Amino acid sequence: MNTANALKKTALFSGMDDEKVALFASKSLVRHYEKGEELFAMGDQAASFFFIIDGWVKLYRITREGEESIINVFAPHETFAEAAVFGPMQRYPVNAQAVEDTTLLEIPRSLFVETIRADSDLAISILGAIAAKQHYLIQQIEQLTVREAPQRIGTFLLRLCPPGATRNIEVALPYDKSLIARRLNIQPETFSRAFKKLEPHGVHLQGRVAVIEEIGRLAAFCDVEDRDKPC
Amino acid sequence: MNTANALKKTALFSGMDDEKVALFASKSLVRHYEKGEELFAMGDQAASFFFIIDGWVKLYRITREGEESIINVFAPHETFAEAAVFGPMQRYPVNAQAVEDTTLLEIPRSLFVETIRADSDLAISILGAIAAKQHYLIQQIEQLTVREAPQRIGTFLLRLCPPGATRNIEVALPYDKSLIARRLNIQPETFSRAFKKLEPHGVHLQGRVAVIEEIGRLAAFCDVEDRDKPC
DNA sequence: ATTCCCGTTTGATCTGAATCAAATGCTTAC
DNA sequence: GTAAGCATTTGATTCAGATCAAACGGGAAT
Repeated sequence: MNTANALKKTALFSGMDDEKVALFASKSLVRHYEKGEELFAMGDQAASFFFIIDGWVKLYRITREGEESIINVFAPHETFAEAAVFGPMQRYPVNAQAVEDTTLLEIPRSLFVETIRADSDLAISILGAIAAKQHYLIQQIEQLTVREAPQRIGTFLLRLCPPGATRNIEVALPYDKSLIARRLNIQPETFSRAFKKLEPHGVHLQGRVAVIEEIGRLAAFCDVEDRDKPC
Repeated sequence: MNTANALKKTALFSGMDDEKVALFASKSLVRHYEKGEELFAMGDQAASFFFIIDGWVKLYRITREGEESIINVFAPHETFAEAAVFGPMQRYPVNAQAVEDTTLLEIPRSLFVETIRADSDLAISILGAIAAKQHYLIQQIEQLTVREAPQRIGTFLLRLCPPGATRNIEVALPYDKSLIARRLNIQPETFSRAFKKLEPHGVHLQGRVAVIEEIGRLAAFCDVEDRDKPC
């Protein structure tokens, strides 16, 4: 099955043999959510974690003033909420909502726990996978604190570029601009204006598609070290 | 041994029986660092993670402009760098420096990996411990993005209060104000001014000691939900 | 005790982004 | 096709925090 192949490419499953991955794929539940549907709420019992077959999912919290704080937005073929499932509370610490029509695999905790019990090497590789995610969170903190708006947007765009591409890249924005804005901790108005400040650096916006003339130029402006440095 | 008792209180070791903990304590290395000494640099091979017996350690990165971005500052009896040790790179993704005179336990990766191999239930509890840390990072993102300076400082102070205390609490600042400032992503000047904005809420600063008249009042201002909510 | 150094405070000014307000454009539903 | 309802853009104003500059203060070394 195709899903199994995709699964195997994630950090979480990469240490597993094909047979086991297939087992996971078959024992997990495929579910479809429409844009705007809630997957789970903060405080819910964390019985499963998720693999996105297709679509985009945001994790967010609601502040006391009723504003959304975006924690992360996950892309197709990413897993999320693993930490909640293994955490001491076994509750989701955030809310999750599909921001586009989304198909995902719901993987029950129990299945995973059993597999780990039987194979402790696997546990170490999972430990590694979760650790890697933590690394990403650290980057996000740096991103949010040090950079300013246009550079944050630039970095976001760079991440959307297919690897290897160098010039005249058309990047379709994966979800609403207003969501991208809040994900980057910017107001929609500021986002709109900040995007224009990227034009001198070879980035043009046509509706929902951004065209990047030259990736190196944008990267230089955004001050991104190598796009994914080993540390 | 005393260190073993302290160790057992950390999330990472809480799932281990006394005998094993004692083994860890004995096989690990106790090291002392003076204020300002570097523990490791970004990119170094991550052969060990750490438990702080006494002192304070900052994790930070250097931006291209040469500025420090503070990722976290760890307190006595906390562990850090577990994720790096189990991550796919096995390299530290940040720099670490003692910000006060510090004594710590250096726990080798190998020791841990072997123990997990032999006891996969332990693996699950470690998974949980790392997951909990991730949760903390998420809070930090929220903290840095949503709140403004005086509230960030207030939240920081609240964390330093001994549990159970309610009024007229004297809190000694654990390290330099300028470091606290950057840790909270505030300039030192702004920190100084923002601190004064807490006076109307019952917080007074006397040198390196803050006096909190009433914890509830400060908590209300900072908009902290219950100080450690289960989710 | 005096000096030096560095962390901290205070003051004045600047600026990026938020906010308030309104116009425009795109989708969706009828 | 048209109207309604959002999302996005544009404009004007405000504000929190950064930056620049200078004074202050306390600890360490002499």
